[in-house]
Amino acid sequence: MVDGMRKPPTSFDVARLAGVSRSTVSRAFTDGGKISTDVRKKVHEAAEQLGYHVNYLARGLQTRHSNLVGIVASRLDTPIRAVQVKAIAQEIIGHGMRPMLLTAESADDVGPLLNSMFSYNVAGMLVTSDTPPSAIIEECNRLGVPVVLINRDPVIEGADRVQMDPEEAGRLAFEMLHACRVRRFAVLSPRTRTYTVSGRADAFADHCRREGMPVVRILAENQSYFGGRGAAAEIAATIDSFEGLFCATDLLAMGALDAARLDCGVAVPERLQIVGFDDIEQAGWGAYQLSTIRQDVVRQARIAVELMLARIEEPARPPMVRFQTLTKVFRHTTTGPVRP
Amino acid sequence: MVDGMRKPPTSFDVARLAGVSRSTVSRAFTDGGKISTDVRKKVHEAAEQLGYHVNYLARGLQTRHSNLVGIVASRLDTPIRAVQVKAIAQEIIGHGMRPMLLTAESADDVGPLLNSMFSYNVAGMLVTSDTPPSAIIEECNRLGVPVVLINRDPVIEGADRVQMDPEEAGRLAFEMLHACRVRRFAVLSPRTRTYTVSGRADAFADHCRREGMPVVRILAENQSYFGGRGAAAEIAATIDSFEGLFCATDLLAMGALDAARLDCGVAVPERLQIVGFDDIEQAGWGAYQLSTIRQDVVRQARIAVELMLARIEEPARPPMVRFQTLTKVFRHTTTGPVRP
DNA sequence: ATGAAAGCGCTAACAC
DNA sequence: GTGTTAGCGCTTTCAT
Repeated sequence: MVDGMRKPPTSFDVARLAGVSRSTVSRAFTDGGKISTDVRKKVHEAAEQLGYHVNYLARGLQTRHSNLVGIVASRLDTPIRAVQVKAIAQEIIGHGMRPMLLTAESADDVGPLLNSMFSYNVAGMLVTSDTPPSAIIEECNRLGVPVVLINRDPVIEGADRVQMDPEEAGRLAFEMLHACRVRRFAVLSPRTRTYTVSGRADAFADHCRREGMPVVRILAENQSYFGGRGAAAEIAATIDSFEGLFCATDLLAMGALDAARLDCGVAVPERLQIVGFDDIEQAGWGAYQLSTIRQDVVRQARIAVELMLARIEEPARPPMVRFQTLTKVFRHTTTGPVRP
Repeated sequence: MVDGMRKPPTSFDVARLAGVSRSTVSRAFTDGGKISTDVRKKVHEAAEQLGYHVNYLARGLQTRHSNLVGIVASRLDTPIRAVQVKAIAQEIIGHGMRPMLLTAESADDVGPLLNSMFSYNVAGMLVTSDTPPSAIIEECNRLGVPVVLINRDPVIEGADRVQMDPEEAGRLAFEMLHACRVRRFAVLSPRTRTYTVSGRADAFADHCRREGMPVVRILAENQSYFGGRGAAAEIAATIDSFEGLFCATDLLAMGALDAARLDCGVAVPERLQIVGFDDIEQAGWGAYQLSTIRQDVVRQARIAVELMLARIEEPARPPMVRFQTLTKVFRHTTTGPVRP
């Protein structure tokens, strides 16, 4: 083990072994390279023999871009986000690029993190955490680095976005509960506001009012299971005024469901019907069977990368926003149509 | 928006504006740089004004290493793995490096993926998917690239490893159930074998036999919730011969728990006691309250990065293996000591 | 189709 | 403490 660690071979070494020039080696390792098939083969053999790997740092220095793509994500340990990030990473890898993963838990983190990516000449950035400072977005535009915001506040100009429509989400939730004969509503959302999460809660409440039906708003400490579970007291105190509850995330919904049946002794769905949002895997588990609204995160990932690629092609094109498709999923926390 | 996109400023531009040489600019942006405080400040101001970012590609070309660290992970959409990867990524970022995330779902994926990392001059690789081909490990050693295997088969030589001790895991599971007066055992593990997961199931079974107590082995189709749930028929068929079940993962355990109570009408913990492994967040949810064994993944991540860093310091040092601490967690799927 | 030469932006010796 | 010089390994005109 002490033996090795001689410095890795360069294109020069390969060139010599193959009896060609370094340019030819370079061409042998680039896709559209003008090179005859047998020379390419010979070069590849020499490379194989030497254990040669193209040095992407050097290549990137020349071509002015690495094929690194930054992913900025918060709460990666959350089911929906984990699925999302996995899908995005796979999509990026599928395009021959490599994802650099930045975890940003607070709004303060994301600025410096994004900023540091400039040093890597990233091909693009996909953001699914707090919205980055607009100064950075501007710098991205200046430098020609595409930024795609996933489910982020549209206040920021100049970045492409893929998101669900909070309006539609709120409406779908209302429709699901209303179809199950709910006429008095409640909605549970996290105390600290977030564009998509609070947005659909607001939209839901608006919708109820517009239809002339009462709605009580309950705030959770956070958007986790325990946030929902912690709303038990609030639910107990107000349960007399509603029979249907929309929770802005599945995690919240599952917490609220346990709060209702375990802590408050409220029967679900007989006395209280619940609808969540996201359709995380756990929503389908036997002990929950949560009715919810599905976001197609795989499609979302595909669109995000598509937007990024398109903007690499045409950096000057005006920012786009693409909406995701939302699907109603009826399970056993509502009395409506149920899949077996 | 059509305006910008002039090529980014280089250290040369900063040098000119600050009235210093390019080396001085370089020193101003390196940590141990021999440079006076006010010159450094002046340089930083000039850089700020120009919107300058150090080009890490060029720096890496010179220093012969990017500060990229490859993470190879499978099943990122799984709760335990998501937590793990988040912890690893944060640990890497905390050390000023950047994680490159590679998702490899099959053993065939991991080879090429690892191989491609050589082109990025990664500072190290952390692997928590299928075990990589040993040829690659050798190449890593040759090139001086540290590899840390997390919970992987120890058959591979030449890489550092951090893992739980399957023997200990099996013993702890036995102890937990035995302490709750279980005398006839069963163990559920996935059909396709995996070093740590199958390893602890084997160890558990061995332990039962060594103590002279009967144990039935049940195989699940995979290691997910639905794998456990799908074992309902097997459980129903064999339930007469055991009153305690160890499931090799929490997901499996929660599936088996639902299989028992929902599909087979077996009361837990009265008739059947269950112990899982991992202590994922969901194990603590109200509807499950699963007794389990905790892996400290944050500590695991810290150790993995520590091992990598240590080997960067001293590339020739012999491979190490560090074991994780395991903790018994009693909840409501056992009749033993229970936290409120 | 292939080779020669220039240069990407930076750091590291080496002088001073 | 600062400037000068020489590459790091690659791609890319421009010849041929």
